[in-house]
Amino acid sequence: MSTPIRVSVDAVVFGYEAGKLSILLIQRKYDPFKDQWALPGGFVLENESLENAVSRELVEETGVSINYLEQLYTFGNPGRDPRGHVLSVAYFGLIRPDAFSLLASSDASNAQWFEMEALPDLAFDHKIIIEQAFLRLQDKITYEPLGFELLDTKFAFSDLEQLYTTILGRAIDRRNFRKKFIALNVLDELDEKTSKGSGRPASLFQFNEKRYKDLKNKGIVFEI
Amino acid sequence: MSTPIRVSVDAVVFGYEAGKLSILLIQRKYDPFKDQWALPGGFVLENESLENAVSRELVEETGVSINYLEQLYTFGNPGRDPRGHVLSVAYFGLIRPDAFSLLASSDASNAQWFEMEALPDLAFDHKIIIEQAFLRLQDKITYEPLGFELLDTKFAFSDLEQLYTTILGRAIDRRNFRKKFIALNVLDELDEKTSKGSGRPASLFQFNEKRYKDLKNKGIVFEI
DNA sequence: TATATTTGCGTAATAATTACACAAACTACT
DNA sequence: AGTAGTTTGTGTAATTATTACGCAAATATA
Repeated sequence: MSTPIRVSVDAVVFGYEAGKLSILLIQRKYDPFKDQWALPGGFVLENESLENAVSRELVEETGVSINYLEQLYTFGNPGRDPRGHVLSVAYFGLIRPDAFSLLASSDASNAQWFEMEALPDLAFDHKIIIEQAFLRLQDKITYEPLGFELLDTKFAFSDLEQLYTTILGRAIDRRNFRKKFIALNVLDELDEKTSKGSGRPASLFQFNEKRYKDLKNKGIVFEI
Repeated sequence: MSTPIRVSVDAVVFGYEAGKLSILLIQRKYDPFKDQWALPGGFVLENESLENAVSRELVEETGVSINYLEQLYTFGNPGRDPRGHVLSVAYFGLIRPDAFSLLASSDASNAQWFEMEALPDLAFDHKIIIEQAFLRLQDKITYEPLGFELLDTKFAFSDLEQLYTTILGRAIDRRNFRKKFIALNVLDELDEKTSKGSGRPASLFQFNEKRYKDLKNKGIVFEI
């Protein structure tokens, strides 16, 4: 009754900086797909939970440590890995790239951010996994006020707005967006202002995690 | 690099009849959890796809053959199976119980429908899997005109309405529900009428699969 | 000090959602 | 045959949510 199927995990980690959405990739050191870029991930250890495995692999391969990775989908097609039947449970997460420095390129590791519009060829079925993760991200962001993980703790409203337009790939109405977001009551306006170059200085906002959790428990009502 | 983790699949199959939502369970013939009720499922074979495995196990164990099972979640906690580290990819699907006769109770098999409100004790973490599947079903039905799999091909509007109230567990406005559903334009009204006992006879409707697919491709807009 | 740039804000028009009640068509009973 | 009981079928007004849209305030830079 036992199966010789091997179980791996892969992490699709989105980062956001300067209006660009990126994905964290590693360069494979060994066959198959030696030297090609791939999602961070690897085999699950005996008696290890999937969540532990994906976080561990991510740290080992990239140096990035992420608190919350959400399960995306399980890819189990025989033939997706030339080594045999390897199943992959894919996870996705969001971070600010500047919050971590990647492991230096070495014999053991080579991690790098790639902009979504300029992804390299990818090993295995990782391109499909990324596409699916991106769709999930786009979907999620329309009904959940996501994205605070992707911004500095203090941010101007225009940053949040630009994050949304970047992920959704379309313009949104600045006034309505602001109204809706403020109505959600998960942002705290600070007394600080920021000024980046010309233009009127912007108030800085902070994400209120407690009110966000309360909201989530009550059932979020949010539509971009 | 290999893992001794075994991979199984489990199917949460919902059925609907006479205003009651049920789940298809099998009684285990062997340890662990001998004689306890459990979700249909089993180990994935070498070079078998997950979808194939779950359909196959479902037929083998219950006699029910289902065309579309949707992947729900992958449960990978070590400790969820006393035999060792066994991962389960859970799927869920919907059928009309009267469309299939279950395999007769035998030495090899014992399959039975259980009403959602009267589930027996369950093996493994199958109770949690069912809860998660039910939440997904409730969620899905609010933004997708689901449930045609659960009804006869010809049905009265009141059947559809009752299905929705059963799954959602709350009353819905009959007039608004009908308006919204008809506006979706996925139902064809037939010239037939049905009369079950007393009351005005109801027009029968049929689900138009082609228009549903078109709608899905365009992106469904639907909110119960 | 004039110009360019970015922020901050309100209202009117439109669309979607909700709430709500009564007549029509039949069955069952007397 | 008539009456009571049951289920279906339907429209409109009130409320709420969404969208569209432009101008003044605050700063940097030339």
